[in-house]
Amino acid sequence: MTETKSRRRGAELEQAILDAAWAELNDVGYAALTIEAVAARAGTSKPVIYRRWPGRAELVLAAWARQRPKPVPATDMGSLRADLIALFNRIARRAEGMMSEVVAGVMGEAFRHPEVAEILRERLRTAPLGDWVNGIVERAVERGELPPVTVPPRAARMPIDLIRNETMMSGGPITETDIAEFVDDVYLPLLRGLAASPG
Amino acid sequence: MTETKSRRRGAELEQAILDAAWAELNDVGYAALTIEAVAARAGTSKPVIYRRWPGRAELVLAAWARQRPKPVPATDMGSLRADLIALFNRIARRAEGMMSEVVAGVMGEAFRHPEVAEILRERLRTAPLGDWVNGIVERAVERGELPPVTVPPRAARMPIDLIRNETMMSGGPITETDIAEFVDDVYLPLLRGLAASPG
DNA sequence: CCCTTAAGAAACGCAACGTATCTTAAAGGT
DNA sequence: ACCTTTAAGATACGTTGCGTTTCTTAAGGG
Repeated sequence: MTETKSRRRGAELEQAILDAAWAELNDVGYAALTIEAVAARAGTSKPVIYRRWPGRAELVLAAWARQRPKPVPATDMGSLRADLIALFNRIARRAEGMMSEVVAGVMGEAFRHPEVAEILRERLRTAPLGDWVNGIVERAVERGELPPVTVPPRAARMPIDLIRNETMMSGGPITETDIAEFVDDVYLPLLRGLAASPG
Repeated sequence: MTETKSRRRGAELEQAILDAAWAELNDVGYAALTIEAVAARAGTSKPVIYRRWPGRAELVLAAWARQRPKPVPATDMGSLRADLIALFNRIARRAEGMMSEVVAGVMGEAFRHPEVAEILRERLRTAPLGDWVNGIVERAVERGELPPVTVPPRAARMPIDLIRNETMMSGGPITETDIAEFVDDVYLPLLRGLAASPG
């Protein structure tokens, strides 16, 4: 009971609401999340929330935005293949959990609310996957595993899109086997093909 | 007023309901589709629907399943690149429209109802993209555009997953430019890489 | 022709929506 | 220290759609 019984305002209150929304997301997920429950959890009332966000999607996206993405460290595993597997594994782990349900849920509403779609796209576009892939490829070139090669943005962005798709479609976690298969059957061949035909 | 005023039963009634659900999907989309509206449109009542399907997702999936997918004709455009662009374009056109909203909407519920997720996955897995890609690749090999190559299932499945992802994320239609970029920057390099490293 | 089955109509309680009203606490200026 | 503005919080509202229950009655098979 460290509660100040006093009445919160402005930023302080806003943080409390977003925290409550985040906690609620973790507890019941997006589909079952209600504004009333968030209000109750934050110790406030519905109108206070509706004064700030138009609806559930915007509230959730705001709560999500507050969670700072933990950086994906670029570990040198010694080989191109191992580096790729490690990177995609880290991306997959991050995509699992609640994220995919939130993304799927928000996407369902995004078709009716274009501005929500825009926020969601913005949020998902941030990941600098291109940089990570390029770093790994550069190391591979230095090692002599690969001829010099430039990876087009589309090719760099591809894995994260596929992993997100797979996570949402399968529901369950993506196994290391899946990722190894993807690396061996798709991404390594692609990199070799890019290296062969000069861009 | 061609209405038989009589009381429909069994299969006949079921078809009418599924037709109504499909029409409703086209009119208001998945998010706004209600069982009551479908019942009204079919000229029946809610319990009749609930006796057959547990909820909205199952009803919609059943209605969707009734729409037979028009076959994607394999047109020979004269070159590997043109064949791929044509194929991916046809897939993209098919994925647009209501489909992506339905997929997104159903996916949002799928996390709470694993059996729905399974039906959805089943539905999306049917497309024999692998065959089409292999057909195109074989023609390219015959033309001498490509060394003999076997395309792993994962590599064959990849475009349709990416196109679906892109359709849902962007909301709008996928342009021919997007597809050409994908073919030039990703898929052709991948095929060349697969051809280079024997599987 | 009867008897089983299921369609259809109506109403239910429930949950959450989004809004409106009103009181009262907080913040800030003078 | 007071007074004014702002907004928090409580409460209640009407609405919608849910999924279910009850009951009547039409259809179809034996």
